[in-house]
Amino acid sequence: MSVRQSLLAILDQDACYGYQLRAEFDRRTGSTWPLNVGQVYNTLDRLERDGLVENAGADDQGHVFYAITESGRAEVRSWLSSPVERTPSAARDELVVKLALAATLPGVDVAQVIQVQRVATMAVLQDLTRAKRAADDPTDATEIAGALVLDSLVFQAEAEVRWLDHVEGRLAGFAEQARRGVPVDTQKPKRGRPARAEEELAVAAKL
Amino acid sequence: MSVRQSLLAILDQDACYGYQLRAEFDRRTGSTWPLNVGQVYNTLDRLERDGLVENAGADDQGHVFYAITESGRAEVRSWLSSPVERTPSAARDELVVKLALAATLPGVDVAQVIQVQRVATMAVLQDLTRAKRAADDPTDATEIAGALVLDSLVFQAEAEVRWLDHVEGRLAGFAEQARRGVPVDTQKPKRGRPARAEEELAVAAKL
DNA sequence: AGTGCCATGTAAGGAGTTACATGATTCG
DNA sequence: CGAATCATGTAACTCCTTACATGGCACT
Repeated sequence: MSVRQSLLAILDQDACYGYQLRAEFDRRTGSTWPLNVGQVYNTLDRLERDGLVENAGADDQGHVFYAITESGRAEVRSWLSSPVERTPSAARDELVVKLALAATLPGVDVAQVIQVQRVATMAVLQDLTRAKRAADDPTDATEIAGALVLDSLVFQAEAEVRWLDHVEGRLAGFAEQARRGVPVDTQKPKRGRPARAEEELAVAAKL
Repeated sequence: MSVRQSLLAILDQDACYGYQLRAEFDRRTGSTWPLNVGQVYNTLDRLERDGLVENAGADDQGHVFYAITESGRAEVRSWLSSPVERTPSAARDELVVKLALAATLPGVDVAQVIQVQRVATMAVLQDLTRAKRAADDPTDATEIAGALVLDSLVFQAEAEVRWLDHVEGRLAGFAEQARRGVPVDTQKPKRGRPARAEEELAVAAKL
């Protein structure tokens, strides 16, 4: 959902042709996410279909320009003045789903999953730090955008590592509780699957 | 990409029928992301097509069971033993894209965008804190999963707020630099769009 | 008899990704 | 001349989402 809005926001600035739009998007996002040109044309078609954009003809070099419409401008205003949805239901993060499953499925080594992820994320973090050192002291728009994006990735990666540590601790605490003999609630859903008594213990088993 | 893998991981535990699969997914992820049943059947079709799952016939009540295949098991093992891709190119976060664009497009009030998002995210954070208090002290699998997911959302939201603050500071610093008369590099891409000299200044303008 | 949940699907559509075809221009 | 880049598209595909159709069964 972000490509569509991004292209529209760029067009709000000035009419563009497809290839140019891709370049602008790249430039303004620090070339972090390579955007396939094909998708630009796809998206332009859909935007035109939805009346947010209109074909503004070609210039002398044959470039097919697209111009934003009034509806389009309204859409951009709306996008920029409303927050990005961060409700729980919105973003289904693969890692979170994965860890939730790993923690509740018997026979899965959660600690291992956490460890693998942490190593990977910390490696990413290192790369990011290196990249930041390289692209320091931004002076033009591209570099500013790139720096922002890099920072965001760093913040996200750090939060991820913190979360992984946190989860590890929580699961360890739960395991400890189970070991001490605190009765584990093995309640199953009423009409759920059969034999599941051992499953809840699985959470504690591998830590 | 996570529904597919999740269902497969659940099937790795035991053969299931569609409706049951949805229930298991819900339960094991703390009912955070309501999964439409239709998608389960869709996904099962694709999994079967890809040979990761096979139709295991129906039981006496007419429930159509699906069982994982050897390929399927391998897939699950591979999924669980490899980290979730967190390379820059992978996740294109809408907020990050949006802010990068807002910062580089002239005429956009970046401070406003940041402020709106921060308010929204902090509201989410409050809701999450409340939800965490309510669902405290997890004892069974569902509650553990729910707690993990909630924690993750909290960590992410916190990181987001921190990042927003950070960006605000960075942009303010850049604006200050510009105000002091440090020449701003207005270099444009070679074959880019026309008149853009004012654009780089736009970054500094509204802060 | 009606409401609501269980259960299995189908159909249509949105957004995004990749690969490919096709020319024009530019540069060594 | 040949290779790279510019530029416009098309087609096929994946994953996801939503809405709908259908039928059984249970409970009031």
